[in-house]
Amino acid sequence: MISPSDFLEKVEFRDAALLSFVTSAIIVPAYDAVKRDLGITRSEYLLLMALSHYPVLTAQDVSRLSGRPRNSISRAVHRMLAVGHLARDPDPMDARQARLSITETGRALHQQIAERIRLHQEEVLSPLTERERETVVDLLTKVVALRPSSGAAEL
Amino acid sequence: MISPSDFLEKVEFRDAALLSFVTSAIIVPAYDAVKRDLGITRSEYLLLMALSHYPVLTAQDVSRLSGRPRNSISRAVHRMLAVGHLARDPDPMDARQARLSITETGRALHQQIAERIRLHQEEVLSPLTERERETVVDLLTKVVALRPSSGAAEL
DNA sequence: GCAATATTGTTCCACTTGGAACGATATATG
DNA sequence: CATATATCGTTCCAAGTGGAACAATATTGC
Repeated sequence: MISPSDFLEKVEFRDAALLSFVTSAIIVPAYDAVKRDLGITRSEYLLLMALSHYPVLTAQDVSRLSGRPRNSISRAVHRMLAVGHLARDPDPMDARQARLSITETGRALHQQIAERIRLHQEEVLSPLTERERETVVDLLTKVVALRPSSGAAEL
Repeated sequence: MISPSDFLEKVEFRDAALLSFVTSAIIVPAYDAVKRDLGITRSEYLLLMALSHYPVLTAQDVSRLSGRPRNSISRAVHRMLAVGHLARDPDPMDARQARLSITETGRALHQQIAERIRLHQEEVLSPLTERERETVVDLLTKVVALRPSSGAAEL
Protein backbone atom coordinates (compact mmCIF):
# COMPACT_ATOMS: atom_id res chain seq x y z
CA MET A 1 0.00 0.00 0.00
CA ILE A 2 1.41 3.35 -1.06
CA SER A 3 1.05 6.29 1.29
CA PRO A 4 0.70 9.97 0.39
CA SER A 5 3.93 10.77 2.22
CA ASP A 6 5.90 8.32 0.08
CA PHE A 7 4.54 10.24 -2.86
CA LEU A 8 5.69 13.47 -1.31
CA GLU A 9 9.32 12.45 -1.55
CA LYS A 10 9.13 11.74 -5.25
CA VAL A 11 7.51 14.93 -6.41
CA GLU A 12 9.64 17.09 -8.69
CA PHE A 13 8.95 20.17 -6.58
CA ARG A 14 9.32 18.54 -3.21
CA ASP A 15 9.88 21.69 -1.18
CA ALA A 16 6.64 23.24 -2.34
CA ALA A 17 4.91 19.92 -1.84
CA LEU A 18 6.11 19.78 1.74
CA LEU A 19 4.91 23.29 2.40
CA SER A 20 1.61 22.45 0.81
CA PHE A 21 1.24 19.28 2.81
CA VAL A 22 1.80 20.96 6.15
CA THR A 23 -0.36 23.93 5.23
CA SER A 24 -3.21 21.71 4.17
CA ALA A 25 -2.91 19.58 7.27
CA ILE A 26 -3.70 22.67 9.31
CA ILE A 27 -5.97 24.77 7.14
CA VAL A 28 -8.19 22.34 5.28
CA PRO A 29 -9.52 20.24 8.18
CA ALA A 30 -9.96 23.36 10.28
CA TYR A 31 -12.06 25.12 7.68
CA ASP A 32 -14.02 21.96 6.98
CA ALA A 33 -14.91 21.72 10.65
CA VAL A 34 -15.88 25.39 10.79
CA LYS A 35 -18.07 24.99 7.74
CA ARG A 36 -19.72 21.89 9.13
CA ASP A 37 -20.28 23.14 12.66
CA LEU A 38 -20.88 26.83 12.13
CA GLY A 39 -21.91 27.10 8.49
CA ILE A 40 -19.26 29.71 7.76
CA THR A 41 -17.33 29.52 4.48
CA ARG A 42 -13.74 30.55 4.00
CA SER A 43 -14.63 33.79 2.26
CA GLU A 44 -17.04 34.66 5.03
CA TYR A 45 -14.45 33.96 7.65
CA LEU A 46 -11.81 35.99 5.84
CA LEU A 47 -14.26 38.87 5.79
CA LEU A 48 -14.85 38.63 9.52
CA MET A 49 -11.15 38.29 10.19
CA ALA A 50 -10.24 41.33 8.11
CA LEU A 51 -12.84 43.43 9.89
CA SER A 52 -11.77 42.35 13.34
CA HIS A 53 -8.33 43.73 12.65
CA TYR A 54 -9.35 46.88 10.81
CA PRO A 55 -12.35 48.79 12.14
CA VAL A 56 -13.71 49.96 8.79
CA LEU A 57 -13.05 48.56 5.34
CA THR A 58 -14.71 48.56 1.96
CA ALA A 59 -15.50 45.30 0.20
CA GLN A 60 -12.71 46.13 -2.20
CA ASP A 61 -10.26 46.44 0.71
CA VAL A 62 -11.28 43.03 1.97
CA SER A 63 -10.89 41.61 -1.49
CA ARG A 64 -7.36 42.94 -1.76
CA LEU A 65 -6.40 41.90 1.76
CA SER A 66 -7.74 38.41 1.45
CA GLY A 67 -6.86 37.79 -2.16
CA ARG A 68 -10.43 36.68 -2.93
CA PRO A 69 -12.27 38.05 -5.95
CA ARG A 70 -14.74 40.85 -5.36
CA ASN A 71 -17.81 38.84 -6.16
CA SER A 72 -16.96 36.29 -3.49
CA ILE A 73 -16.61 39.05 -0.94
CA SER A 74 -19.85 40.60 -2.15
CA ARG A 75 -21.68 37.35 -1.48
CA ALA A 76 -20.01 36.97 1.89
CA VAL A 77 -21.02 40.51 2.85
CA HIS A 78 -24.67 39.82 2.06
CA ARG A 79 -24.73 36.63 4.08
CA MET A 80 -22.96 38.15 7.05
CA LEU A 81 -25.27 41.17 6.92
CA ALA A 82 -28.28 38.86 6.91
CA VAL A 83 -27.16 37.11 10.08
CA GLY A 84 -26.13 40.30 11.82
CA HIS A 85 -22.39 39.81 11.97
CA LEU A 86 -21.75 42.91 9.90
CA ALA A 87 -22.83 46.53 9.58
CA ARG A 88 -22.76 48.50 6.36
CA ASP A 89 -22.97 52.28 5.94
CA PRO A 90 -22.80 54.28 2.75
CA ASP A 91 -19.63 56.28 2.44
CA PRO A 92 -20.61 59.99 2.40
CA MET A 93 -17.49 60.82 0.39
CA ASP A 94 -17.95 58.24 -2.33
CA ALA A 95 -21.33 56.83 -3.22
CA ARG A 96 -19.80 53.85 -4.98
CA GLN A 97 -18.44 52.26 -1.89
CA ALA A 98 -19.80 51.22 1.48
CA ARG A 99 -18.09 51.22 4.83
CA LEU A 100 -18.17 47.80 6.44
CA SER A 101 -17.63 47.06 10.10
CA ILE A 102 -18.02 44.02 12.29
CA THR A 103 -20.67 43.66 15.01
CA GLU A 104 -20.20 42.18 18.45
CA THR A 105 -21.64 38.81 17.41
CA GLY A 106 -19.39 38.83 14.38
CA ARG A 107 -16.36 39.50 16.50
CA ALA A 108 -17.29 36.73 18.93
CA LEU A 109 -17.71 34.31 16.05
CA HIS A 110 -14.39 35.31 14.60
CA GLN A 111 -12.66 34.71 17.89
CA GLN A 112 -14.26 31.32 18.24
CA ILE A 113 -13.14 30.29 14.76
CA ALA A 114 -9.66 31.71 15.14
CA GLU A 115 -9.19 29.75 18.34
CA ARG A 116 -10.20 26.53 16.64
CA ILE A 117 -7.77 27.04 13.81
CA ARG A 118 -5.04 28.06 16.21
CA LEU A 119 -5.54 24.88 18.23
CA HIS A 120 -5.30 22.83 15.08
CA GLN A 121 -2.12 24.68 14.16
CA GLU A 122 -0.60 23.87 17.54
CA GLU A 123 -1.42 20.22 17.13
CA VAL A 124 0.10 19.90 13.67
CA LEU A 125 3.22 21.87 14.55
CA SER A 126 3.69 20.15 17.90
CA PRO A 127 6.55 17.95 16.62
CA LEU A 128 8.70 21.09 16.48
CA THR A 129 10.43 22.55 19.49
CA GLU A 130 9.81 26.19 20.28
CA ARG A 131 13.16 27.07 18.81
CA GLU A 132 12.65 25.06 15.63
CA ARG A 133 9.31 26.66 15.09
CA GLU A 134 10.80 30.13 15.47
CA THR A 135 13.37 29.17 12.87
CA VAL A 136 10.70 28.15 10.39
CA VAL A 137 8.73 31.31 11.03
CA ASP A 138 11.79 33.51 10.62
CA LEU A 139 12.74 31.89 7.34
CA LEU A 140 9.23 32.04 5.93
CA THR A 141 8.98 35.66 7.00
CA LYS A 142 12.13 36.30 5.03
CA VAL A 143 10.53 34.72 1.97
CA VAL A 144 7.39 36.80 2.33
CA ALA A 145 9.27 40.02 3.01
CA LEU A 146 11.17 39.78 -0.22
CA ARG A 147 8.17 39.29 -2.43
CA PRO A 148 5.75 42.12 -1.69
CA SER A 149 4.25 41.76 -5.16
CA SER A 150 2.62 38.42 -4.60
CA GLY A 151 -0.68 39.81 -3.42
CA ALA A 152 -2.86 37.01 -2.17
CA ALA A 153 -2.89 35.96 1.47
CA GLU A 154 -4.83 32.83 0.64
CA LEU A 155 -5.52 31.89 4.25
CA MET B 1 -3.22 51.38 1.61
CA ILE B 2 -3.17 48.12 3.53
CA SER B 3 -1.16 45.25 2.12
CA PRO B 4 -1.83 41.54 2.47
CA SER B 5 1.45 41.03 4.28
CA ASP B 6 0.50 43.56 6.97
CA PHE B 7 -2.59 41.46 7.47
CA LEU B 8 -0.46 38.36 7.77
CA GLU B 9 1.17 39.63 10.93
CA LYS B 10 -2.10 40.19 12.68
CA VAL B 11 -3.73 36.85 12.05
CA GLU B 12 -4.38 34.79 15.17
CA PHE B 13 -2.75 31.72 13.62
CA ARG B 14 0.17 33.49 12.06
CA ASP B 15 2.40 30.46 11.60
CA ALA B 16 -0.19 28.63 9.56
CA ALA B 17 -0.91 31.84 7.67
CA LEU B 18 2.75 32.21 6.78
CA LEU B 19 2.91 28.63 5.57
CA SER B 20 -0.24 29.17 3.58
CA PHE B 21 1.03 32.39 2.07
CA VAL B 22 4.28 30.89 0.84
CA THR B 23 2.58 27.72 -0.38
CA SER B 24 0.02 29.69 -2.32
CA ALA B 25 2.62 31.98 -3.79
CA ILE B 26 4.16 28.92 -5.42
CA ILE B 27 1.27 26.58 -6.13
CA VAL B 28 -1.65 28.79 -7.12
CA PRO B 29 -0.04 30.90 -9.86
CA ALA B 30 1.74 27.85 -11.23
CA TYR B 31 -1.45 25.83 -11.58
CA ASP B 32 -3.32 28.82 -12.98
CA ALA B 33 -0.69 29.15 -15.68
CA VAL B 34 -0.81 25.44 -16.44
CA LYS B 35 -4.57 25.55 -16.70
CA ARG B 36 -4.51 28.59 -18.93
CA ASP B 37 -1.72 27.47 -21.24
CA LEU B 38 -2.20 23.73 -21.36
CA GLY B 39 -5.82 23.23 -20.30
CA ILE B 40 -4.86 20.76 -17.59
CA THR B 41 -6.68 20.92 -14.25
CA ARG B 42 -5.12 20.15 -10.91
CA SER B 43 -6.82 16.77 -10.64
CA GLU B 44 -5.63 15.85 -14.10
CA TYR B 45 -2.10 16.86 -13.30
CA LEU B 46 -2.12 14.95 -10.04
CA LEU B 47 -3.20 11.90 -11.98
CA LEU B 48 -0.35 12.27 -14.46
CA MET B 49 2.11 12.91 -11.67
CA ALA B 50 1.06 9.86 -9.71
CA LEU B 51 1.39 7.67 -12.77
CA SER B 52 4.79 8.99 -13.72
CA HIS B 53 6.11 7.83 -10.38
CA TYR B 54 4.27 4.52 -10.15
CA PRO B 55 4.00 2.47 -13.35
CA VAL B 56 0.55 1.05 -12.69
CA LEU B 57 -2.15 2.33 -10.38
CA THR B 58 -5.90 2.03 -10.03
CA ALA B 59 -8.07 5.13 -9.89
CA GLN B 60 -8.58 4.39 -6.23
CA ASP B 61 -4.82 4.41 -5.66
CA VAL B 62 -4.55 7.79 -7.31
CA SER B 63 -7.39 9.07 -5.20
CA ARG B 64 -5.67 8.00 -2.02
CA LEU B 65 -2.28 9.27 -3.10
CA SER B 66 -3.52 12.62 -4.20
CA GLY B 67 -6.18 13.14 -1.57
CA ARG B 68 -8.79 13.93 -4.25
CA PRO B 69 -12.20 12.29 -4.18
CA ARG B 70 -12.74 9.35 -6.48
CA ASN B 71 -15.19 11.08 -8.73
CA SER B 72 -12.69 13.84 -9.51
CA ILE B 73 -10.12 11.22 -10.46
CA SER B 74 -12.70 9.38 -12.52
CA ARG B 75 -13.36 12.51 -14.53
CA ALA B 76 -9.66 13.18 -14.90
CA VAL B 77 -9.08 9.62 -16.13
CA HIS B 78 -11.70 10.02 -18.85
CA ARG B 79 -10.29 13.30 -20.07
CA MET B 80 -6.71 12.04 -20.08
CA LEU B 81 -7.79 8.86 -21.87
CA ALA B 82 -9.56 10.95 -24.48
CA VAL B 83 -6.42 12.94 -25.27
CA GLY B 84 -4.15 9.90 -25.20
CA HIS B 85 -2.10 10.67 -22.13
CA LEU B 86 -3.28 7.53 -20.38
CA ALA B 87 -3.82 3.83 -21.01
CA ARG B 88 -6.35 1.70 -19.19
CA ASP B 89 -6.49 -2.09 -18.98
CA PRO B 90 -8.94 -4.21 -17.09
CA ASP B 91 -7.37 -5.99 -14.13
CA PRO B 92 -7.59 -9.74 -14.80
CA MET B 93 -7.59 -10.44 -11.07
CA ASP B 94 -10.38 -8.05 -10.12
CA ALA B 95 -13.01 -6.98 -12.60
CA ARG B 96 -13.98 -3.99 -10.51
CA GLN B 97 -10.80 -2.13 -11.05
CA ALA B 98 -8.71 -1.02 -14.01
CA ARG B 99 -4.97 -0.72 -14.29
CA LEU B 100 -3.95 2.76 -15.35
CA SER B 101 -0.62 3.72 -16.83
CA ILE B 102 0.78 6.82 -18.44
CA THR B 103 1.69 7.11 -22.12
CA GLU B 104 4.73 8.78 -23.59
CA THR B 105 2.84 11.97 -24.38
CA GLY B 106 1.44 11.97 -20.87
CA ARG B 107 4.88 11.63 -19.40
CA ALA B 108 6.22 14.42 -21.55
CA LEU B 109 3.37 16.66 -20.48
CA HIS B 110 3.95 15.84 -16.85
CA GLN B 111 7.62 16.71 -17.14
CA GLN B 112 6.81 19.99 -18.81
CA ILE B 113 4.36 20.94 -16.06
CA ALA B 114 6.61 19.79 -13.24
CA GLU B 115 9.42 21.90 -14.61
CA ARG B 116 7.21 24.97 -14.68
CA ILE B 117 6.14 24.50 -11.12
CA ARG B 118 9.68 23.79 -10.03
CA LEU B 119 10.90 26.99 -11.64
CA HIS B 120 8.21 28.91 -9.82
CA GLN B 121 9.24 27.26 -6.59
CA GLU B 122 12.85 28.29 -7.11
CA GLU B 123 11.82 31.86 -7.73
CA VAL B 124 9.66 32.14 -4.63
CA LEU B 125 12.18 30.43 -2.37
CA SER B 126 15.15 32.31 -3.82
CA PRO B 127 15.42 34.64 -0.79
CA LEU B 128 16.65 31.66 1.21
CA THR B 129 20.24 30.44 1.14
CA GLU B 130 20.83 26.81 0.33
CA ARG B 131 21.40 26.08 3.99
CA GLU B 132 18.30 27.94 5.16
CA ARG B 133 16.22 26.09 2.68
CA GLU B 134 17.55 22.77 3.88
CA THR B 135 16.65 23.78 7.40
CA VAL B 136 13.05 24.53 6.42
CA VAL B 137 12.80 21.26 4.53
CA ASP B 138 14.21 19.26 7.43
CA LEU B 139 11.84 20.81 9.92
CA LEU B 140 8.80 20.37 7.70
CA THR B 141 9.82 16.80 7.06
CA LYS B 142 9.85 16.29 10.79
CA VAL B 143 6.31 17.64 11.01
CA VAL B 144 5.12 15.36 8.23
CA ALA B 145 6.91 12.32 9.59
CA LEU B 146 5.15 12.56 12.91
CA ARG B 147 1.66 12.76 11.50
CA PRO B 148 1.19 9.79 9.19
CA SER B 149 -2.56 9.94 9.67
CA SER B 150 -3.17 13.15 7.78
CA GLY B 151 -3.75 11.53 4.43
CA ALA B 152 -4.07 14.20 1.80
CA ALA B 153 -1.09 15.43 -0.17
CA GLU B 154 -3.05 18.42 -1.47
CA LEU B 155 -0.48 19.44 -4.03
C1' DG C 1 -22.18 -22.31 -0.43
C1' DC C 2 -24.77 -18.29 0.52
C1' DA C 3 -26.22 -14.16 2.39
C1' DA C 4 -24.35 -9.94 4.20
C1' DT C 5 -20.92 -6.58 3.68
C1' DA C 6 -17.16 -4.04 1.32
C1' DT C 7 -14.93 -2.06 -2.67
C1' DT C 8 -14.38 0.00 -7.43
C1' DG C 9 -15.62 3.24 -10.59
C1' DT C 10 -19.43 6.00 -12.33
C1' DT C 11 -23.34 9.17 -12.49
C1' DC C 12 -26.14 12.55 -10.44
C1' DC C 13 -26.84 16.77 -8.20
C1' DA C 14 -26.53 20.72 -5.29
C1' DC C 15 -23.16 23.96 -4.21
C1' DT C 16 -19.11 27.02 -4.70
C1' DT C 17 -16.13 29.48 -7.49
C1' DG C 18 -14.27 33.22 -10.19
C1' DG C 19 -14.19 35.65 -14.83
C1' DA C 20 -16.81 38.89 -17.47
C1' DA C 21 -20.11 42.24 -18.20
C1' DC C 22 -22.92 45.78 -16.13
C1' DG C 23 -24.88 50.16 -13.95
C1' DA C 24 -23.69 53.74 -11.00
C1' DT C 25 -20.47 56.92 -9.50
C1' DA C 26 -15.99 59.26 -9.43
C1' DT C 27 -11.82 61.04 -11.59
C1' DA C 28 -8.88 62.51 -15.39
C1' DT C 29 -8.23 64.82 -19.74
C1' DG C 30 -8.73 68.03 -23.29
C1' DC D 1 -17.63 71.78 -19.23
C1' DA D 2 -17.91 67.51 -21.59
C1' DT D 3 -16.27 63.29 -22.64
C1' DA D 4 -13.32 59.42 -21.79
C1' DT D 5 -11.59 56.41 -18.39
C1' DA D 6 -11.40 54.15 -13.83
C1' DT D 7 -13.47 52.15 -9.75
C1' DC D 8 -17.06 49.94 -6.67
C1' DG D 9 -20.26 46.56 -5.94
C1' DT D 10 -23.42 43.39 -8.13
C1' DT D 11 -25.35 39.89 -11.23
C1' DC D 12 -24.81 36.35 -14.54
C1' DC D 13 -22.94 32.24 -16.15
C1' DA D 14 -19.92 28.40 -17.20
C1' DA D 15 -16.96 25.35 -14.91
C1' DG D 16 -15.26 22.60 -11.22
C1' DT D 17 -16.16 20.15 -6.79
C1' DG D 18 -17.27 16.66 -3.68
C1' DG D 19 -21.00 14.01 -1.18
C1' DA D 20 -24.35 10.47 -2.01
C1' DA D 21 -26.38 6.86 -4.36
C1' DC D 22 -25.68 3.21 -7.61
C1' DA D 23 -24.48 -1.19 -10.37
C1' DA D 24 -21.04 -4.53 -10.72
C1' DT D 25 -17.85 -7.34 -8.55
C1' DA D 26 -15.24 -9.22 -4.58
C1' DT D 27 -14.78 -10.63 0.18
C1' DT D 28 -16.30 -12.04 4.68
C1' DG D 29 -18.80 -14.65 8.05
C1' DC D 30 -21.85 -18.15 9.20
